[in-house]
Amino acid sequence: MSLRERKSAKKKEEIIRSAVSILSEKGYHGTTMEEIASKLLMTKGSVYYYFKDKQDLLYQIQLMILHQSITNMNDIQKLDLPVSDILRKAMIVHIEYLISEKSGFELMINPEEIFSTSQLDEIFRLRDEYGMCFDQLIVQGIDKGDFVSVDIKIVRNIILGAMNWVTQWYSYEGKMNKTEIATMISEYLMQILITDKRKHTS
Amino acid sequence: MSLRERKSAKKKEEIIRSAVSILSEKGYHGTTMEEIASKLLMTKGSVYYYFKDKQDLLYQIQLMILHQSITNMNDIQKLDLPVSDILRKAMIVHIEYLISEKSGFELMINPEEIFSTSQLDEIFRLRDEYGMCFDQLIVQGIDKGDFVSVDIKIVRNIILGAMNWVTQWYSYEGKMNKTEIATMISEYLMQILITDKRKHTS
Amino acid sequence: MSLRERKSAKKKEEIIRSAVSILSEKGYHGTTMEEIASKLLMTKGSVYYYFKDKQDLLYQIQLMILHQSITNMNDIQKLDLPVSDILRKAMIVHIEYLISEKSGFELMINPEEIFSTSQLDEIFRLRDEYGMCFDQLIVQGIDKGDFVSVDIKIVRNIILGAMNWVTQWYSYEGKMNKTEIATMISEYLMQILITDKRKHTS
Amino acid sequence: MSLRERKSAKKKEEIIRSAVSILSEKGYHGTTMEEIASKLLMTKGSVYYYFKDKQDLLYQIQLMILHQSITNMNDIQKLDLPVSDILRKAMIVHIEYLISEKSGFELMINPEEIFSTSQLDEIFRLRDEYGMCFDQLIVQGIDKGDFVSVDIKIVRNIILGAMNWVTQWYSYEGKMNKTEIATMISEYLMQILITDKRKHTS
DNA sequence: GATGAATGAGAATTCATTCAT
DNA sequence: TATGAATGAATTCTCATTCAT
Repeated sequence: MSLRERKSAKKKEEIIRSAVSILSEKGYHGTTMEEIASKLLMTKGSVYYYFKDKQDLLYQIQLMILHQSITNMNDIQKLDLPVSDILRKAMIVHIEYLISEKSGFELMINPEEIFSTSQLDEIFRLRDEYGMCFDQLIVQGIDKGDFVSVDIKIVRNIILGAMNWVTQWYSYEGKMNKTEIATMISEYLMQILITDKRKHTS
Repeated sequence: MSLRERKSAKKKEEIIRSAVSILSEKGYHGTTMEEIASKLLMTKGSVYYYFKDKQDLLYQIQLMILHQSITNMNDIQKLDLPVSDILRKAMIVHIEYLISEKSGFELMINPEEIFSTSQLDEIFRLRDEYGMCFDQLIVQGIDKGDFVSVDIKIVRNIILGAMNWVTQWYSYEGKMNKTEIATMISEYLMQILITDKRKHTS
Repeated sequence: MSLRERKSAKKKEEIIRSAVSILSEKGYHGTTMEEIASKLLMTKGSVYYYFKDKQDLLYQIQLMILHQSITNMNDIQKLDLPVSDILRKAMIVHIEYLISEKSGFELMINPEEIFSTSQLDEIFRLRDEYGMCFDQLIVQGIDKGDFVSVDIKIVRNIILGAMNWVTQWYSYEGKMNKTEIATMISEYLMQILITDKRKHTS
Repeated sequence: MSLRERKSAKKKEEIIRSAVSILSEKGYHGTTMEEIASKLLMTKGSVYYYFKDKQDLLYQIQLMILHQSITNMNDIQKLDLPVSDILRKAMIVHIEYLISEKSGFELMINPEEIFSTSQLDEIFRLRDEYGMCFDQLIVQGIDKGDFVSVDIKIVRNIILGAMNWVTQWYSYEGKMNKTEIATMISEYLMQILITDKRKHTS
């Protein structure tokens, strides 16, 4: 990759990063290209130089978030830890990522309304890939006897829902920082799965 | 309330009910008054006879959903059951309501962008009222020793997030009906709170 | 058709008639919806109420012109006249129509760039239908011995080209009115086809 | 002219030649500088090095086409042939030029919208100069008794219209090549003018 | 009450053009 | 000379809202 190309890629990422938070706050239709551009002190035209259209921008954002999430997950899975700790770590990283990127739901919701079929295919493939990482961890835990037997699909979605909701109520002014919040959420969610309940003593 | 008023109120509710599912699917900005009207075989003009503007329609929807949720909750709390069963029931009703009204939580997100201050006050008041019902149940359970001691705010939000996420993955074609799904979700979420773990035997 | 519908159809035709002349003068891309609307003392929004988009407006125009041309042609063909007079009449009506509607070429040119496949199919079908009326007249004339034997396709296109070019040079300030011009053009073009040359005596 | 200037002139001509066919196909407003540049594997910026702006490019194109046409015409007029053959030749060359340069007459239409007054003056002067070559030939033919007496302006325009229309229907896949087509068209058009009708014997 | 028609304030998008390198 | 980047004005199109009937 040449210098020029790297510079261009960097700019694209800069735009994406900035756009994520606005889009996430106001939703796709509620955000104007004008807003996205002016937050970066650019003009609309410049944004269009890097992204074909608004939809393309959203698509690139989705890809970036999903790729990042999957990368995070893969890194964690390589760690030499018990399944339960892997899962805990995965949840914590997921939550911290959501909070730090200020990316909430709107970005994940109802892509059917917005994307083309081929874009949807890719997004769903990546979502599945990511979701299946959680499934695998749950299955492994169950197989090893670390986790109780559960309906994989339902529990996975309970976990995802509980984690993703965090952007709705987390406040930077609260007394806990994001890592503390993330740790607590993950710990509570683990209660659904683990068999030995330390809390009996509390 | 005169006959005329009652008729008007009925029509209003009819519009609201129909609008919920579209708005929930496409979001506030993504849904046009045209779509809302034509789904009801009405014209835009007629909808404007019943609602001052689009924002008013959304506001009424929010009120209706929240009032209904609170009413549901109150009915459940009157039942003569152990706290844990009250909470289970509350979750199940919440989930079933989401699924049957096809109302995603999208409708509840970021109202700051849309409503006036006084409307926001009312909405937040009702949201709080509803959320605090869950808080109370959790506190009661802990006090009675039925539930383990937890951070109320976090657990409440885990529960809400997990429940609200259901609209993202529940499919009418799945092998489980909404009551079965709701029951399973509530049961898994109870694991975060309850002390006696029946599952040890499973 | 109800009163309302008839009114709407009338408005549509009014818009079309006005749009033809601007589009014809400035071309499709060179004309703005603003111009079209303001010439009619309407707002852009109103034009969009009657036509889905700019392309749709152009499509309706094409259909109207082609249908009118075909209708004109059919009316003429019903007349009880020698083939050569039918053809003369057809040319005259064609030219007069072009001049009075101020519709020039741009409207006929390169529709491939603008229309969808299904629209193109219909347009080409109608063009063919119209063109074939001329072909038939030529063939009939040849069969009857009134016309010399010629390459149908080429002569048809010479006739069409010569006629359509008229909008490029006809001026309302000229000494001849449109009927005189049309008559002369048709007479000269007939020279390509007819066998007895009256002009030998001139 | 220095080497550098000659190189620049060559590049200019290259750009013009390439631009003609796109502009002719899609029209002035329908063609973007981007398209023109990328067809030449250049960037927009480079095109702007050679041409002040888009309008200037079109102007240069017009000049080139008109100069070429006039040059062609002058060359033909120098030939020692009967007027009728000169005219035939002129038509054939005109048609062949249109087909081989893929330049439709779209390029010639309504320049009023685009050019400045002084540019228009020059273009109209050249158009007139070219058109008058045809007029002269017709007049000469009439004076010599080779042609019948006709309205010069009308017949000239019939000829121009019939010739220019060729780009609308000529297809490279047809069974006739451009010279054959051009010859036939010119022959048919000559029927409008010539007195001795060879075809009587055919 | 209901509706067809009209409107105007944006929003997305395009594109000729400029400019620093 | 050449080009990637940036710009802003113009343009298409959308849609909440209004209103006469």
